Amino acid sequence: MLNKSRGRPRGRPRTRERIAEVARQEFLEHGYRGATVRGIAAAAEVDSALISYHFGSKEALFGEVMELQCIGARGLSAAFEGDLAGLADRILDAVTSAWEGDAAAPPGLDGAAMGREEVMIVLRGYLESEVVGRLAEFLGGTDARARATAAATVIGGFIFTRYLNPLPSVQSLSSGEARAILEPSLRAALAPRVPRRPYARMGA
Amino acid sequence: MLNKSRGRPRGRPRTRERIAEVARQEFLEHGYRGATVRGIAAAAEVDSALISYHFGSKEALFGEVMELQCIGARGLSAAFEGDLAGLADRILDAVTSAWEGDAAAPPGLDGAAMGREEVMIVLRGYLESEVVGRLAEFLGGTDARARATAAATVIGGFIFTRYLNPLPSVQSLSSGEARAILEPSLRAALAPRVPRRPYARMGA
DNA sequence: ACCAGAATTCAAACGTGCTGAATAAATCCC
DNA sequence: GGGATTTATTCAGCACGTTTGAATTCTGGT
Repeated sequence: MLNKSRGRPRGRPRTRERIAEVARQEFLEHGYRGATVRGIAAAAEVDSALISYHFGSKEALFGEVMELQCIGARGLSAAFEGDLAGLADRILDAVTSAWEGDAAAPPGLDGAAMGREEVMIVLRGYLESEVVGRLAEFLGGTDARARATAAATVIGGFIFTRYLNPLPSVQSLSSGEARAILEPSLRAALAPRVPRRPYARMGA
Repeated sequence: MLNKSRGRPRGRPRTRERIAEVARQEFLEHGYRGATVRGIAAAAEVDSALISYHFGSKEALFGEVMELQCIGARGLSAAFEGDLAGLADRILDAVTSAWEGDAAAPPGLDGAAMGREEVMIVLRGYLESEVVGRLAEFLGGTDARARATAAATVIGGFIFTRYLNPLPSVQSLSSGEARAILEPSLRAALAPRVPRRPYARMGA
């Protein structure tokens, strides 16, 4: 189909990078839907199966090249370090500062280049792999996955109701207030699951 | 493909409504991605092209069907009645049964087609007025609004990560597991805000 | 020099959402 | 009534994303 002489090519033709560059252009020009795997492969002068081979899926390719890694693996892992008591605070800190652009402002989320659909795709991949995956790994233990999943829905809900589909009540909070209001929920999500004890009642 | 004699059928088979009902079940059972147009069509004993014909697209079908879910979930305030200790459980119950239950679809299906965008708008309005508004009113006190806002982000995150933009980890839970996993977070959101006491540490 | 593995092309298949053409009934208009 | 139009349906098929298996060729380690 490409008639480019079968087999591994000589040297180190940075094919993966070439695909990524082309893909970025195509995504920006035509959007997620408009850009096709076959089209990207053609533009990169490569067989389309190579995209699955190198990136796994169109979504993963999109997530990688549009790396607005909502926090970035580094930032999030950094938040993991430390005691469990402060974990919720550190994560909320990382999330708000990533989305409200202290330093490295994640591009395009407030409008611009990406549509809702694209953002949701990236966010989904991010929550699933970065948050659920890494956090469960960090927490360890039998209930790690349950705790990480709960944390992901709280964090996802925060991003959703504050940035993606903002509720007035959530959007109007200062980032400090938002953190303070949400911290108990995230802390509870992260807490080890204890068999419910009868005296562990909630205050009046 | 269905060998059901071509052309318009006799009488007035309420095909459109039948498709909508089946689609709702399928979407709730398998999520947006998991439910397929062909599967819905097969379950409704109809050719799959009819879905495009009647609804325009899978997304529009989803939007139309899910709007009803949002509106149907307005019976939430019934969950407010009762003691504070069980409030989180009752709310999660109401939410999951509204989104997964088998309440008959109210009439009025034939109307404007809605996309995901519109679903988000409806959901936003719902969370803001129904959850934040009424819940704050129910809770009362100075921190009522903060608690209701926290609850809205947890509930919104739940709907978001389970139904709207489903994460595998969240979608794959049974509704019982989902409730159990999320209950601590919602309970914490609803709890009165106490001035942080130094011994109020989180377990191990 | 050898061999395991990585990188690539190719062909074929599968299930997806969707469209265009054909067809048949219902409805409208004179 | 009867022709024209609209509406509801089936069917055949497209382009897509993805997977698989095989064939091929190069790289890296020993």
